[in-house]
Amino acid sequence: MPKAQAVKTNGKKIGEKGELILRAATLVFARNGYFASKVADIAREAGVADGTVYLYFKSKDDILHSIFDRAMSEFIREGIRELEGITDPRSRLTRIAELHLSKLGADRELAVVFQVELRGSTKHMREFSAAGFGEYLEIIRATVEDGQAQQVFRKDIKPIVAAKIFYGALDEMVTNWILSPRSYHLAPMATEVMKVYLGGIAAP
Amino acid sequence: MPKAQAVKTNGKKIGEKGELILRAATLVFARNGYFASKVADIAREAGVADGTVYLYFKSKDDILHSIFDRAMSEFIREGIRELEGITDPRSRLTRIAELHLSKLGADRELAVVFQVELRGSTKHMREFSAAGFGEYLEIIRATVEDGQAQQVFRKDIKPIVAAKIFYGALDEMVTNWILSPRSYHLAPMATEVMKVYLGGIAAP
Amino acid sequence: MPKAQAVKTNGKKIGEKGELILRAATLVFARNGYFASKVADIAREAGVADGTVYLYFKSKDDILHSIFDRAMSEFIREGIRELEGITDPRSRLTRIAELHLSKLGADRELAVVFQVELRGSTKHMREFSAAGFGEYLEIIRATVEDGQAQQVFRKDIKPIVAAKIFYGALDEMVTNWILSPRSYHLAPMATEVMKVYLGGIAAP
Amino acid sequence: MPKAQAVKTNGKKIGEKGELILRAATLVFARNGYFASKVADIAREAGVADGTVYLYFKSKDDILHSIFDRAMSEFIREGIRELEGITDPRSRLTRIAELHLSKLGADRELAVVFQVELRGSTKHMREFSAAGFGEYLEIIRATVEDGQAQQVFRKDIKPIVAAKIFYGALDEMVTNWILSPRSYHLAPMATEVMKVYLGGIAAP
DNA sequence: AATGAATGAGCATTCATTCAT
DNA sequence: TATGAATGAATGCTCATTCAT
Repeated sequence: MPKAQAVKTNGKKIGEKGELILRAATLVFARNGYFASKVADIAREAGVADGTVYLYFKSKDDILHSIFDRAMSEFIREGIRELEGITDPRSRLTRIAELHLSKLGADRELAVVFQVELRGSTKHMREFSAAGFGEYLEIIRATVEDGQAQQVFRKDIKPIVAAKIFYGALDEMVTNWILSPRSYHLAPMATEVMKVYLGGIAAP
Repeated sequence: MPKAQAVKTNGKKIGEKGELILRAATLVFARNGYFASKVADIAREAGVADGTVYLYFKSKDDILHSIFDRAMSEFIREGIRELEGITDPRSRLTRIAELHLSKLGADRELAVVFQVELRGSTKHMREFSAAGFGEYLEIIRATVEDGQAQQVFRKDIKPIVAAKIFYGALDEMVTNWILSPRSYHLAPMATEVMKVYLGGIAAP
Repeated sequence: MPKAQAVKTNGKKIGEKGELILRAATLVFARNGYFASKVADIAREAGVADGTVYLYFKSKDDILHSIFDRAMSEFIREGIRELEGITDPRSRLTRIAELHLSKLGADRELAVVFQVELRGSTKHMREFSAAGFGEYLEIIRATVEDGQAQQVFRKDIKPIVAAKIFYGALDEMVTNWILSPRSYHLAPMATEVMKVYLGGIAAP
Repeated sequence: MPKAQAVKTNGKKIGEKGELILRAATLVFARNGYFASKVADIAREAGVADGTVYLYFKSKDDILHSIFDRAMSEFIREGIRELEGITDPRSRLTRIAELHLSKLGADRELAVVFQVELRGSTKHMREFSAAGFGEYLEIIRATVEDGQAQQVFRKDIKPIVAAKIFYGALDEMVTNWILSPRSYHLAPMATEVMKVYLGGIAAP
């Protein structure tokens, strides 16, 4: 994502420089962690003065929030569009897994912030849950429920639990990818996860 | 875990008061998060003077580490003992899931520290990985591999990936339990996870 | 005093908008105090852009100065005119007291700035003394001296001290009026002050 | 007042080091004004670390308050003791004037803080009024009233107004003394003030 | 071992002022 | 003249850590 990327008035009210700062913050947070990152670091990375940051964001905390909000809402918007034509629950879940992993796999810094900084406090986690994450989990749950109705999925598992297992498996893939010193592609892991999720680990 | 529980020099060198401080720290960290917690808070909670904390731990960071180390090594030690007689890979995984969820389900504060504070920085996460977590994942991986050798598990999935999926599913159960405002038992979720993990979500 | 009051180039070089800003600043300073007032507040109150303030004044400090200078020079000019025909020292002092209290009593915001903000630093106080205040005190002193020469005032008191006592008494009336939660007229207090100042508190 | 003056448990709870800091703050405030003074300046002047200041005072504002509170309560306590045996209202007022001027005349820094910093904001002034100043003015007022009852003072002046005039005259003496580049004794001014206050400026 | 007073480095945020338009 | 976005210096306060007792 180039630094001065033009912004296509996407939803919120942050201008081009706001985007710049957000991108810089993502980088800095990913590098040092939220608490160890200084606002001055973000400003320097963005090439603006310290004070300028506060023309676009209320506080350091607000920056972190904005990163979540933007990425999450974009992800969900895109996801919903991608899933539009897909009716088979198995295909839908597979597509979700692919999107999840390819999206985060394409932006390591964003992934780090999502997997790590976001979890750094129950406060942030709750806010995250309250925000987009709940909606995301609901989409998965509904798909599972739909699959059960269509007799495609077994019915002895509560949809919400199935959704959490699904999300948890994907999430762990991302976390491991981030922490791994080796460099590999995250997106292909979707296939592996789907094998187990749909078919189980047990031999047929 | 009673406050003044006698310690039988188990592994490390922390005395009775060290345990006291560790327990207090777990409580305080769970309550406010690592960064928002002050060493003075921990000292007050433990009923000792601020300076005393530094007779037992090198730094605030060292306290967090010690919490992980002790809990993790105890968990692994206990886990290995529990798994000793179990040879069937399916039963072994099931037992691991049960232990994982019942252990954390029995100590909410510890669970919060594990699920939340531990994730607060890549630094901590890497250290955690390097420490006990890698060993834990390896036990799971070996069990999967063993299952494949015994023809009990399908062979088209890489054991390490299967292990991560397994861990990720359990981990998500714990995280959700922590964040949930509702009060429910965590241990029984092991059954649900195993259903999906062993048999898959697809209808037979 | 209407906001856009036309200015007849009286003495200094501030234009109509300069007056506007000065009036806005008096209001804002009176409301929040000099240090707590932001230049942006003044600009907003005046209905101009932040930068515009600096087209008329060198600095925030200069604004405060200008408020003093204008009010003080106007007060002195007016005072001299009013006193022109009065020769009796007692009448002169009485007239000064009336002017002093009626002038400030008619403009509470200006009074607050004079009584409070002006005193906020020895720096401002010294500048104030050096500026118009010295001249004011001198007028009073000369009147006292004149009264002594005319045998109307006792001679065992140094004129400058008598002048300070006179000013101090009036000043305290203003300060109390400003701080009082009750609403009363300031001007009539001149009579009370003159009673004591001229005749003393002791019973005849 | 020597720096490490022993504290005789006088009223509040500030220890010896608290006194030290308060004295340093008085000096620094007198030198640069409240707003221009940095907490670090106070700490350096007191010979302690920045953080130490906060072991004794809640905030910079609290330091200013404490200076007022201590000085004012000490002054009033001492004043009441001094006035105990004096019944003649004229003598009482004279004694008050002497105490007022000799007290502040003996401690120029404290005087500066009282005359200048205290007036720097309506907020501080109101708090000051609410605190000891109101009590002080009341003592004066009661004395005037008593004098009127004893037929020693004229009755056509409201005691509260007479009290303000009295206080205002003294206050102006102090302010002028502080701002004066010349060095002279403040205490003797009490005589001059009393001449005018008791006998009036008019020739007999 | 235990204490807790003292330390001082560290940082988010504000706001007077500037200047390109 | 007028604008207002951008600047960046400045500072009160916190808190992990030390150490004399």
